[in-house]
Amino acid sequence: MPELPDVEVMRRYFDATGLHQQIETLDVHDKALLKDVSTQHLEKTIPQHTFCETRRHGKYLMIAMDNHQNWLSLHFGMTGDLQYFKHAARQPTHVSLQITYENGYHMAYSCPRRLGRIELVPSPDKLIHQHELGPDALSESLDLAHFQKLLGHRSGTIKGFLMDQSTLAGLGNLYSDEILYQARIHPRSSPRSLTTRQAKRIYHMMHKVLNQAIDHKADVDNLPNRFLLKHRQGDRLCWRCGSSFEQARIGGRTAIFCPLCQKP
DNA sequence: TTCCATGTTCCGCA
DNA sequence: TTGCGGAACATGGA
Repeated sequence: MPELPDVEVMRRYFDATGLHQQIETLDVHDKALLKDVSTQHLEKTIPQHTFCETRRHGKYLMIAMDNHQNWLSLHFGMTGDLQYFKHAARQPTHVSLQITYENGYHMAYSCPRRLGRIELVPSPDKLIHQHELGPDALSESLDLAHFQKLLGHRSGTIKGFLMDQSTLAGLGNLYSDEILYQARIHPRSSPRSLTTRQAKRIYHMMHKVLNQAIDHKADVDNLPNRFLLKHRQGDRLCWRCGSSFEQARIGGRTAIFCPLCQKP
């Protein structure tokens, strides 16, 4: 489930496994995922170098080449994943891109539903600009005043606001529901009609939820029981009041919320 | 078998 | 003209 916390966990995984080693080969297994870059160009540009740094903006993971001239950008769609392994038995299925290091290990990017994207960009700023991404949901530049200003300019629903990557980057269907559940705000609420108190609660819960999810490796099974994510499947009961969650189509996605705890 | 799904992008409408 | 909502996209799993 690659939203901000999942991608941040993958970024740290890449930092711990894939940096500072000579790259021997790069193989593109599914060129349909390449955006504005050819297989030949990737195969020419990346081998015989090392990766030296990673960065994340929203749901994008960017990996710098040692010369800092090129950044490999990975987007994980709905089902993308990374796996660092040595023996073929541990190779995932549906590998779209595989890097082989001189130490005999491989880094596989897999994407079963093929909605991910692979790009090569000159800088993170260029990628952010190309995709018209707003500030990362956890960036320090997005302070409360800035967040409130964004809310004030927006009609539609608060859930749609949170999921719009050009407004702020990183939240998708699951974590927008989670933040609104923790902040006790109805997903259909109008962003510009929120009280200052409500806006502060959403801003605060956005940080708390995302940071806690990252601390728990974005693994649903390990999250605290008060998370909506733990009850989305299964009992579908509100951890606070015990009532059944409601389901509605909001912003083109399935929203889950507590009709009693979450007020417009 | 049919429907639904965490992603983005594109199109139509107000 | 702009912003918002819904459909389309590809594929696997319930």
